[in-house]
Amino acid sequence: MADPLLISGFSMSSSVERYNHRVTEPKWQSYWTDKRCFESHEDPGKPKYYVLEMFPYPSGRIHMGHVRNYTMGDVIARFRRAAGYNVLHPMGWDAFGMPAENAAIERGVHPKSWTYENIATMRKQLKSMGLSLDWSREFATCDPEYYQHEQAMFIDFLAAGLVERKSSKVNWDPVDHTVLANEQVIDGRGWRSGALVEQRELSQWFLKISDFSEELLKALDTLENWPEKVRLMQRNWIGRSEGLLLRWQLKHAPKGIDELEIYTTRPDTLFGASFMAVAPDHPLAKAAAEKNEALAAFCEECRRMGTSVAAIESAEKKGFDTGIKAVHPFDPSWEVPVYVANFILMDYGTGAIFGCPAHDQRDMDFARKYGLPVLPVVGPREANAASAAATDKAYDGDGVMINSRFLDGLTPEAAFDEVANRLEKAALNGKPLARRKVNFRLRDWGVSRQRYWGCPIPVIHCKACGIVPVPKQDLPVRLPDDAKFDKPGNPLVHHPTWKHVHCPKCNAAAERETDTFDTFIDSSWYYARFASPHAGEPVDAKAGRYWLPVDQYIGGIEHAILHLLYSRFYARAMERTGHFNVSEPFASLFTQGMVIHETFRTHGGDWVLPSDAIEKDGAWVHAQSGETLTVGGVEKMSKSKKNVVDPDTIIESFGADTARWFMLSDTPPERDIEWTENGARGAWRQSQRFWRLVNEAAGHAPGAHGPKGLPLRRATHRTIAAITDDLSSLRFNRAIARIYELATALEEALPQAAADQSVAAAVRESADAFTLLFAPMMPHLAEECWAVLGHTTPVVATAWPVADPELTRVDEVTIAVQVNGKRRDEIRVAKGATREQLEPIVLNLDAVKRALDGKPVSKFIVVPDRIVNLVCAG
RNA sequence: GCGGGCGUGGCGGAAUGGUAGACGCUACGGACUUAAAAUCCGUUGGAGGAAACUCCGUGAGGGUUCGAGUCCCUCCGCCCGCACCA
Repeated sequence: MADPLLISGFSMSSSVERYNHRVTEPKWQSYWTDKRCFESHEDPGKPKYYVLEMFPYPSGRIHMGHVRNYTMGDVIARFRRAAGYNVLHPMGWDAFGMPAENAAIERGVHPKSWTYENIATMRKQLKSMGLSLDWSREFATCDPEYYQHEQAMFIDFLAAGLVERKSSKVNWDPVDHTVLANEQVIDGRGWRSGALVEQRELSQWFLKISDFSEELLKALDTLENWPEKVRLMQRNWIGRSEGLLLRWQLKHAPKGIDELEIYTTRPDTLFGASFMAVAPDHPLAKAAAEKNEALAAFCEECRRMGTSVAAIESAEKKGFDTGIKAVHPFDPSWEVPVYVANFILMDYGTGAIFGCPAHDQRDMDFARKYGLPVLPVVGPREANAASAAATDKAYDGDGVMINSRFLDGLTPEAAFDEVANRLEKAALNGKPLARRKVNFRLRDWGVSRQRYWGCPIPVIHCKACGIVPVPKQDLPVRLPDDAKFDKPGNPLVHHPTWKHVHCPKCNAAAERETDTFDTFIDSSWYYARFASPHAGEPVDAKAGRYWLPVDQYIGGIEHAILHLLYSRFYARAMERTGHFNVSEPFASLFTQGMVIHETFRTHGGDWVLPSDAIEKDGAWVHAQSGETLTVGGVEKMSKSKKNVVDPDTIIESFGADTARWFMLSDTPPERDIEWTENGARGAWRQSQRFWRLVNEAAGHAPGAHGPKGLPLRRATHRTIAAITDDLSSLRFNRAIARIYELATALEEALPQAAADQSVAAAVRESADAFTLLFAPMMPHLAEECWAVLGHTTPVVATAWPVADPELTRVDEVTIAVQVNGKRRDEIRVAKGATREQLEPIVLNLDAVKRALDGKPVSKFIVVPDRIVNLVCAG
């Protein structure tokens, strides 16, 4: 990495000494810490502003993605603080999770010490960035002081009926004796052990997020300051559908089963039904399989296929005819065959469907494969009824009902209602044949993990009393420090004493729950804990009312669904159990782009670190070996491709301000930003330029304003207004472009300042404003500049500059003059010039005369203060 | 397959339906210097022209409009999300 301080030496053209970030940055960081500049306190007299960036997982060291994320948050925090808000800007650690446990297994380091050591390293790194964080509120989710509240709330949720224990299928690694997340199953094998993953039924804890499906969906409409993309993703994830539960009478079914309930969103297509299909785990399938070996084998095959990746590969629809028949609800003489099919999911709807091939592509594929009838029942409005039958393409558009007896001629929508109304009134086995049902794709949240490094689930299993919550006075249930990681499986299960306890109810010997919580629970309420991180309850009522919700939340798009949806649910669950008073935790959400970088490889295909790649005569070579390198694509920084740049190195050689400035310049914050060395050097040069500029301006005293200083004053105040606007809406790249414009204006005015007192006064005013305007982005440089300008209170205690409306007012405007929509000239006129005033000026312009070429003007369009367009024939 | 987004100079990107390319990076030329670095000045969408200036130009084609990067339709390309959800 280039070191600008070393390259540049020390002789400079101007008398100003070079700005040295290595001295200045630590100096101001200690100042801010010593004066406790960023510690927040509730102040009902001031408007509050809570800025939060998604807290980091303490993986070891910070990466450039953190630098970008935390810089954006810091700019907002500093800007809002200067603008008079009481700002809360905290930081903590999402500290539970698998990597810590993996480190324990692989290297024998205890997860606890691994985690806290990483936190210490990363805290130091974050501090070197000069972030305006309230470190007094810091916590890690693995602190018992934090997770005890999580446990207490779980007990409250249990009492409130928000928790359920049920059996669920999981990916089980038979070698590691552990449950795997879907993304840990690669080609049907455990990612670590390589063993074939089995599907196992385990009793697990679930949080009943599905109780809130409708509300979580509806409230998305109120989140106007969330990206539309995220709201849409959540909408799709929740997946609301309106349909009908419909029971069909069965013939030739196994004993004790005489009907099949299905779920459909298209009851209008009922007369197009040609088969029924049930999931391989459906009770009907299981019952039928008992007396049918071939069917049993088929179901078993489907079950094995169920394991993630393999299932997606074989998109082929397969079924097995059970021989059972279902009777059509509107025609006792009409029977359709019942299949077991591999594409039917047991946990959606009722795990059973009726197939209407003409209007559903999956059903069509299935019908063609097994030679089942295809009868179109919805026709495009004008087409004739029979035409659709011959194709293999299902029609799912709107149209008009055909081949459907009493529904013929209706729209599908009206037919839906007609079918629903009739079947709701009809009866089968003494109950209505059908009822309307709103269904959701969203399922309950399984929170049990068979792991050590997580928050223990505070319940006790007693043979006599069943499940007994740990009494609150016994919390926290602490993780034992002396766990061993030498055997596969959950160390909490193997621990000699930890799980053996007495039942709180009957005092008999009992066992602790050895599962721990999904770490998404930890991050589902940490934002609330920051309001009162030392309170005896999860959230202090007064502090919560004051600080919550988060005004601006910033993080990666990868959390668009799970983390953000769980947090929204958690807020509601906490609200219901009296811990909280807001249902939506994040008023505004911003999702920032990734940091990307060029990739380098040797001819052998090995990835090479950018710091080992040097440019030589237009080609890239390896710094040590001299081997020629190929330059690959620009991709997300990742350890595997080695295209990473270490924040420590950047901060050491260029300074935190330069790194921050780079992260905000040029690229809009929501897009991916490419880290380039040239860009970083450019940012560094600009910081030096600002330093020199302010130093030169500092030689001029403030004073009375006069006409000669007016242009610079106008530029200054217009910039204040524009940047205030840009920062309010997170358009950092535009704010920076405007700062450059002001720097240029200031630079141009400086030479005249010695000769004219009013220019000097304007320069001085401009330099002050300029410094305050870039301060949120480059806070250390700004403090140093501010001191040079003679101020005795620091920038962090100085109010944001306010634009004088007198000076932002525009008196004269440039109007473009077009002929037939083409720009021919431009004129400067007084603001608000009328058509009558403009017409003679415009018609007299040479360029206009040339363009008109003597032709008469047929239309004279005036857009006040913007444009004039002359329309002429020909 | 379904849903969403995006295509503007060598590059990152500006642009309430109203002067396309602000601002920055790169590159090139020049000044300063013994030299370099740093700094400063200039040029930098394409074509033509000595210049004034003219023509073309926002993925392609069409449309609406006095006027389209922006709105509408069709197509091409790239990116992202969901993926048997009945």
